[in-house]
Amino acid sequence: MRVTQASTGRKIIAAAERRMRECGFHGFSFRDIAADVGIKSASVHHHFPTKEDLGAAVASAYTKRLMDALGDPNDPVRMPEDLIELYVDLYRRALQKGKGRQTCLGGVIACELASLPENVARAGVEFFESSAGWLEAVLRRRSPQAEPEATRAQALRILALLQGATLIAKTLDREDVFEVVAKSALE
Amino acid sequence: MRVTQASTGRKIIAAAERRMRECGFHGFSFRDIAADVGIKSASVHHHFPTKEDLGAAVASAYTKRLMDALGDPNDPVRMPEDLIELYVDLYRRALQKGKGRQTCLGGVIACELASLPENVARAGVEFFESSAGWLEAVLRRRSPQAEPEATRAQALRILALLQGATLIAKTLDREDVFEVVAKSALE
DNA sequence: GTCTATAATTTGATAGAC
DNA sequence: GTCTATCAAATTATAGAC
Repeated sequence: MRVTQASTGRKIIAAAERRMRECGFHGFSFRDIAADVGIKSASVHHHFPTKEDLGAAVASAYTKRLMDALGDPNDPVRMPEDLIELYVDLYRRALQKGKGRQTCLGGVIACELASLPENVARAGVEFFESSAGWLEAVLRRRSPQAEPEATRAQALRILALLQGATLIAKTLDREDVFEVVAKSALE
Repeated sequence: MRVTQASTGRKIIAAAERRMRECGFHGFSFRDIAADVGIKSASVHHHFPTKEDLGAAVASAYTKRLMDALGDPNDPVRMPEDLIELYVDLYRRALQKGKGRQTCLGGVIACELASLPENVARAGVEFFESSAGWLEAVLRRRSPQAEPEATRAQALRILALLQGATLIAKTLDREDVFEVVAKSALE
């Protein structure tokens, strides 16, 4: 069994991600994070001087974790159909792991966009671009002869569907809403 | 030409809705709203004693405005297909009117849910339930013989699609993303 | 790297005059 | 109904001891 190092910096990022996905960027404070981790707020500032630094670190770690979990969209060993299922499954597991209380970080950034520090907003753009790009590559493999615009549209459709499904499932506290909607992403 | 009364209360709600849909519930202050309307923050409190009152008023006015614009889903004069187009068009116009900077209020409430006052969170639940219920009624007319679960699923699918499309279009500052995704809502 | 202490600002909210 | 003035609390952030 592999033990992953949980340094204080990582614990802070994990706590901030959870808070951000439950409450939004303006919905938590350095003191909240400090209490979650079991330290004082001044110590949080030692690791991430400003809230912008913390938010940007959370968002880029989030994107990296997702992209690492997805892997190479052109990996010949994996079928495009399986990769799309993998994509849907990552959203499903994120919802379950957060007990239906967390939305995708991309959605959070979208909703607060105009009030976010520059680097956090930019990380949101990168998240959506990475996600859409990965899906596009997978769909291109599945239908190589399709029009590029149609492939792009299909990628955005899947992304939008999962984003929306997560929002609704969270608000109505009905994880089955996610399942019902996600099924149509595979069509 | 009909002149709509723009009382101070209404102006406050309009300003707060805009701020909330651009920045989130925690992304604006009473002073921001006061400046938008051209009064002082104490005067805003006169109309809406607490921020919870203001947020709940914004959300219920928002839901009411949407449902009024949608009208009776069982109106025999209007074809179900046209009603779905009307629904999509309301999202489209909301995005255009806000110059691509505003998301649906339902999505905002979803993202900040755990940090919102009770009445604001509840208004978000009501928004999604009203929306899904209206769509369900329209789709039932279009396919009366369909399984109720399938009709419900289709309604949630359209709702999720438009929610997600709005988030992505706002973040990437690409209104065409909305068009590309919304097209598949009509299928 | 963590702590105590505190600065500087903002925020939601109230009292009371006009 | 709007204003000035103000409060109490919370927030981000820093200084400096250990």
